[in-house]
Amino acid sequence: MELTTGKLEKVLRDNGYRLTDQRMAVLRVITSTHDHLTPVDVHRRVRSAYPTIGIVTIYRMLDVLFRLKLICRVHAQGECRSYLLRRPEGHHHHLVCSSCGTVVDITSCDITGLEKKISRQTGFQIQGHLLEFQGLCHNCQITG
Amino acid sequence: MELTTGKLEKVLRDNGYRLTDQRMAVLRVITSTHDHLTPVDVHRRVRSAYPTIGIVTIYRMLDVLFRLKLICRVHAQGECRSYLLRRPEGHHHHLVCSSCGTVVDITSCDITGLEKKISRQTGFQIQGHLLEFQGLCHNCQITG
DNA sequence: ATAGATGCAAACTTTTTGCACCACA
DNA sequence: TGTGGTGCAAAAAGTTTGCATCTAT
Repeated sequence: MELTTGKLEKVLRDNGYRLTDQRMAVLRVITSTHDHLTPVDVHRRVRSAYPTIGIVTIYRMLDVLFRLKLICRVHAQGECRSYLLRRPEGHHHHLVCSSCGTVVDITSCDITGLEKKISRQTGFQIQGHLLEFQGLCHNCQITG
Repeated sequence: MELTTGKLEKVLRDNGYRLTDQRMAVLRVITSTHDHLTPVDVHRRVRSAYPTIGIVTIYRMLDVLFRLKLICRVHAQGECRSYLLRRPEGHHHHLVCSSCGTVVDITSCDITGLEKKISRQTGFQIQGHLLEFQGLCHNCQITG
C-alpha cells in the first residue's frame, strides 16, 4: 500500500500538526520520487513550487516526518542523512542502486533466526537492526 | 586474529604511506579501544599523547585507514561517521550496545541466501550490504 | 484568539582545501 | 634531497537556535 499525500496529511493532522502550504509542498516532493533525498535535495525541489521556503523549514519538517516514521533514513553511498518515503507498512529494508540511486523496498527480509542466534552467542538483548543492500539495478546494468 | 599496531604499520608502509609520529599515535588510539569513535573523539584522545596534532590530520588519517579497509564505519545511534578498528579478517558486522556504545563483531552472518533471493526478485546485481544490530549488552541489561 | 509554524539571521559543528613548512624514506 | 605529511587558517557545507511575524485551527 502506497502512502499518498492525503494519507500523510491525515497522519500529520491526527498528531496535532498543522497543514501549511509549505508542508504540503514538502509532502508532494517526498511522495513523488523513489529516490532518497538529502535535506538540501528536498529544499531544492520544494523551492521550485514554493520559492520562498527556507531550508530550516525543510529540516523541521523532515524531523517531524521521521519521528512519525513516515520517512526513513538511507545510509548508502556515504550519504547518511538522506530520506525516503516509508512505503510499505511495517518492517522493511532498502536496496539501493549505486549508480542511479533508485531505492527498492525489501519486505521479505527475515533475519529473526539470525537475531536469536546472535542474542544467544553474545548475551545482547537485541532491539533492532539496520540492513541495507547496495547493487546495480537492472537498468544500470544494461546502460553500463 | 587481532590487528595490532605493528600489523597496521606494515600495511601502511606496504602501501607507500609514511609512518609519522602522528600516525602512530592515531593507530595506538584506534587499536586500544573496542568503541567506535568519531573524528572528534579520536582527536581528543590522540591529543593527550600528541598535544599539537590538528584535527585535519585525524580526518586525513581516518580517510587513509578507511580506504585501506583497516577501519570501518558504524552507523548506530544517529552517529554516521564513527570509526572502529576492523578486527576479524573478512566479512563481518557489528552489534552495538545502545547504552554504553560497546561494539561486538558478528562473524557468523550468512545472508547470501537472502541476497540471492533478492537478486532474483528485483533484478539487481547485488554488490554489498550494510548490516548492523542495536541492542543492550549483558552488562547494561543488569546495571539498568 | 492563540498556539504552532515560518523565515531570517546568526551561531555552531563538521568537513574540506590552499599553502608554507617540516620530516620520513 | 625530494615527496609526501602536517598544521594553520580560511572556506565551505551542514545543522541548530532565537526571535519577530504570520497563520491554520
